[in-house]
Amino acid sequence: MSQFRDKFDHRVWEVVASIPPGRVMGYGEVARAAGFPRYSRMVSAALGRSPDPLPWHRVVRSNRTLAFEEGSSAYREQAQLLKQEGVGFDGLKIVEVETDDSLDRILWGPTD
DNA sequence: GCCTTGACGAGAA
DNA sequence: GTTCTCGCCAAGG
Repeated sequence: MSQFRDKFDHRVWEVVASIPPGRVMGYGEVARAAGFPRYSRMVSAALGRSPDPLPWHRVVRSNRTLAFEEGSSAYREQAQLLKQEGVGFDGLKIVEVETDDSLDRILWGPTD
């Protein structure tokens, strides 16, 4: 019986499930938030073991790129899900778009 | 037990 | 900014 794994998995699922739409977290961040620093590589395994659907697409690399190979079906799926939540992409890098009024100002100029 | 594998990360070159 | 290298640590062969 792997006590550590059960605990780890559960904490990770908990953290990932708490990531709000439109926001993302790195594997390392999730691991730390779960109380397991240095376990970034185990996060992916925990996600794969989840019996319930999780917003796994909100977990990305620390450099804000997707963890899958570019062009793979998994990559496209993750990108698709993120875009549905309003997350933008600058090439391969994620650009979390909260409220792009700043961009609006750049394009349309000050509203005043 | 030893060796390899990963949906990783950070620092160096 | 990009590419290399090394560190991490459980899992599976």
